[in-house]
Amino acid sequence: MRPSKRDELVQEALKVFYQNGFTATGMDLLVKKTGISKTSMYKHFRTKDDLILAVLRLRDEQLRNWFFRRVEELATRPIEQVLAIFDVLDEWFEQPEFQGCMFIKASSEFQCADDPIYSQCTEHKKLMHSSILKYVSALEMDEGEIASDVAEKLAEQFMLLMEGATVLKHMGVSNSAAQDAKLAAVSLLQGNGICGCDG
Amino acid sequence: MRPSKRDELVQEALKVFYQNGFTATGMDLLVKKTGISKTSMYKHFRTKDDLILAVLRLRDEQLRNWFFRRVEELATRPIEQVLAIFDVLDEWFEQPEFQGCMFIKASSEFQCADDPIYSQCTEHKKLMHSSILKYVSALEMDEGEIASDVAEKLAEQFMLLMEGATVLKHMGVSNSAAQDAKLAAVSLLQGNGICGCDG
DNA sequence: CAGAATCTTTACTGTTCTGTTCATTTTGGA
DNA sequence: TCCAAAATGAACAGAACAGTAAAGATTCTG
Repeated sequence: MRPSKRDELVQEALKVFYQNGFTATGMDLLVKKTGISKTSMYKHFRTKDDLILAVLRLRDEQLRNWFFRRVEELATRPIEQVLAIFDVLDEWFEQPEFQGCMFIKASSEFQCADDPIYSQCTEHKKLMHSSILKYVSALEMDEGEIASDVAEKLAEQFMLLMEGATVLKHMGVSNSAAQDAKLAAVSLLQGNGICGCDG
Repeated sequence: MRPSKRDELVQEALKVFYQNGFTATGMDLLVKKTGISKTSMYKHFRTKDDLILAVLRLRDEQLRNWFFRRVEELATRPIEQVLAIFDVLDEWFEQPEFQGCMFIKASSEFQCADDPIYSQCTEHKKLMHSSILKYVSALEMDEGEIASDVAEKLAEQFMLLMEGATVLKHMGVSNSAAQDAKLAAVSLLQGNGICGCDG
């Protein structure tokens, strides 16, 4: 009954996997980094894949919690919250330990459709998508509430911008990816008759 | 002096790496798949990383050539060519062997900034970016040529949409990623005073 | 203090990894 | 036909890989 020990392992494994890659990181290195014995490690996690799944679960929780908490700290009005999404994205990019999206990377290494690791990555993106949709759906137009099909289209397009920004930032192609995405988002909002944004 | 032999090896290695991942694919498997002997393989490529670099060079050339040839086959007027970019993206996604962007995946596995593999991935994206910029710069506005800062902003935003679409398609999150990106592109063009698109 | 559960080290399985060595065979050109 | 270049198989390093077995040490509970 010591949940914190297992959590420590997952936390440390997350760091190593994030910086090193999943396949490229061996259990021996994780054992050395965590200080635990190999036997104990395998008592907590039956296989390496199980450990990876636990890492991804933690990451999903950490990232989504942090991300949308920051959005709500930065803004209260729906239109401002939608735009704050891209400011939080920028905050993420500027963290010194930023190394791209762990789920994009995991799904690059485990791309078989029936691999539970791949499924978990898909699931994370769908959860992000549905949170984005929630914020977009709260937007108001001149004639009242936003239509649900417009909201869905906008949420999808915002996801495209966010994923693209994450990739281009991680690959060192663009330094201003998040702010470029924000400008695009403002254009898309204006193009759909949503005003009140200072872009 | 048989350049085709080496090219055959790179071609076959490309397939295997693309479907299997780089770290996860061993030289033994490549030797088996190509039918060549291990000794000859290491005579053509000093290390595995050298082989990966050759694969990425081929992929860069193949993909960019095919992509922009298709764009010019589909459209001749600048505005139509810019939009055709997203149709070609869709064609790519619908190819049965599509498995995401090889450069995103490679930079996920080799993320150290001074790794030549990482640099090669960055280079590919920059080349894509500059081609996109070329098409956008040819656009015409009501008052004449497009301003260069507007063109650069649009090209960057199109890159965001393209990379985002590639990721979301590969991760099984969206089935209509390329067409969603195209709709967003139309909005962005209209928002910047570029008309003539049928969106 | 007794006993149970957990954690520890250490050594080990068998496989796969990148890369090499070397003796042999195949091949192409003169 | 002869010779040199090239390709071959097969075994071999030496390390890293995932995962296990056994036995001793620590800690928690009663």
